[in-house]
Amino acid sequence: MVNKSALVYDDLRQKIDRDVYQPGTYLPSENQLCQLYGISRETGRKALAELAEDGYIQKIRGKGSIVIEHRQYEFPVSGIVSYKELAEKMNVTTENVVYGFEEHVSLPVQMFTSLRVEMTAEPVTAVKRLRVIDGEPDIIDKDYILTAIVPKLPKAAAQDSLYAYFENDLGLEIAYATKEITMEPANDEDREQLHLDPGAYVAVVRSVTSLADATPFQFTESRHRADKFRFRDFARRTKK
Amino acid sequence: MVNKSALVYDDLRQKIDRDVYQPGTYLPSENQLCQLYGISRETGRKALAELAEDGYIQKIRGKGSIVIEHRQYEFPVSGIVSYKELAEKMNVTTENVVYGFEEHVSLPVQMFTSLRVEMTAEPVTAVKRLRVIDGEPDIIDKDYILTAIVPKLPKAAAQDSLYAYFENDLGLEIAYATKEITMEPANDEDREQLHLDPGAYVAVVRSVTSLADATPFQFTESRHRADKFRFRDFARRTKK
DNA sequence: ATTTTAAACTTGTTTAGACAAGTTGTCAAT
DNA sequence: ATTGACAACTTGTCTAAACAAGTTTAAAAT
Repeated sequence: MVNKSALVYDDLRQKIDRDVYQPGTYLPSENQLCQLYGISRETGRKALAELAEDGYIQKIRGKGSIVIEHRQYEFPVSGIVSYKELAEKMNVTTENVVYGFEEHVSLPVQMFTSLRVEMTAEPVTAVKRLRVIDGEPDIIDKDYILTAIVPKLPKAAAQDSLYAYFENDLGLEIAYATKEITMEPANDEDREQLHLDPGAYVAVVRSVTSLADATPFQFTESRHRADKFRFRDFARRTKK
Repeated sequence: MVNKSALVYDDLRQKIDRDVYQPGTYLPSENQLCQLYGISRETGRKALAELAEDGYIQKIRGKGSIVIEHRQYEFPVSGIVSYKELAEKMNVTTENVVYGFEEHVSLPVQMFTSLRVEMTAEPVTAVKRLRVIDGEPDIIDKDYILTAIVPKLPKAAAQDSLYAYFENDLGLEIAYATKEITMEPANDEDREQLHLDPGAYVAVVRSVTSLADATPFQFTESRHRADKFRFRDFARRTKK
């Protein structure tokens, strides 16, 4: 038996997703949750806090937890989710073309200087992939994975899913990422792979992903067709 | 005396910002925090959880809380922060030109349909502002504020800071926002106000901001020069 | 010297209880 | 009818304690 609060969180979230608890209505009170799930109040509160953090509910003191209209899953960049996981959530046919694979090259540090202060040109495996969505090439992903963490990356992992390989096969625990979104003019490679006209722009998402022990191990530059790009965010106002 | 955990959070964050606790080193253990601040363990854990959520530390079971390299404040869109608050954090000279002010107009619902399912063309006050940074016009902000919540918006509030007016003068409690970033071709108004060439692109941030009682009250379309736009995000991997 | 074991640390989860503080409805006094 | 006080709800914060589980170090056994 593990993690009651996570079970409660999952159950409540599922019921919100399935409109058992509809937007504008209140969830059962904290004391009622104690009875419903046979838990203590703090355990229920932990689940509610996470729902609030993720934008499912708004807690109102003295009244209760009201369900708010929630963002549906958005393609292709919110949180840390692998391309394959996203593709499965959406109803789209996707293709994944590995068109570059180099081992023992140096990390292009200048590409990620704005994301991290100190960085060295450590040896990495470089993977270039083209994401084709509904028959149209939409995204170029350039991944650089530290050789120190992943000595021998199988090409099949790039073809399938890097995240599945890291987590399931290697047992790596991916914890967090810092990412940055900018708009830049398309370069020759963009124009060729994404079939863009001269003068076109691309949305560039650069990210540094770290493990649970706080070591960064994956650097990604993701270049999106401007007209297909969409990023959605939920943010809370931090008082003072 | 109020909110011990927030006090501990502030103190630790300040010490991280000032490099008293440097990236790569560990914070005092939870039991040490109890002694240091005279608090119970759960109170300290609450502060640590928030620091982890905000990207300041990474908790490692069995070891401790390690300080990680933290994003510095980014112009102009991360979290819910007013333009004025951001401008004060950065070292830039800014100007704020109100070039549109209309009362009792209808909310342009089609502009925000992707952010909210149900919406009606309620009466709003419409404000158009041009943000000039270091002498260059960089951002157009179009705000639509519900008349039902803010019956009479003083023009001076638009000139100064809408958020300061909402929070300090009206006592409104701003709680959360959903926002969406897309890239779109510049329209005539963009080209004129931002001095753009034909064929240029702009980064568009549309957001719906809600109060603590979960009622949405402010709709904003923010249009940025593509070459100046930058968005930074910290995300944690949610397991399973 | 190497391996195993155990102790002492760390964080993770849960409990039961207390009190503060915001909201709502009821009933009594006006 | 209006007002005021109160009770009964709600969430917010904090405590002290227990046990689980991961990490590290050192002592003990091999």
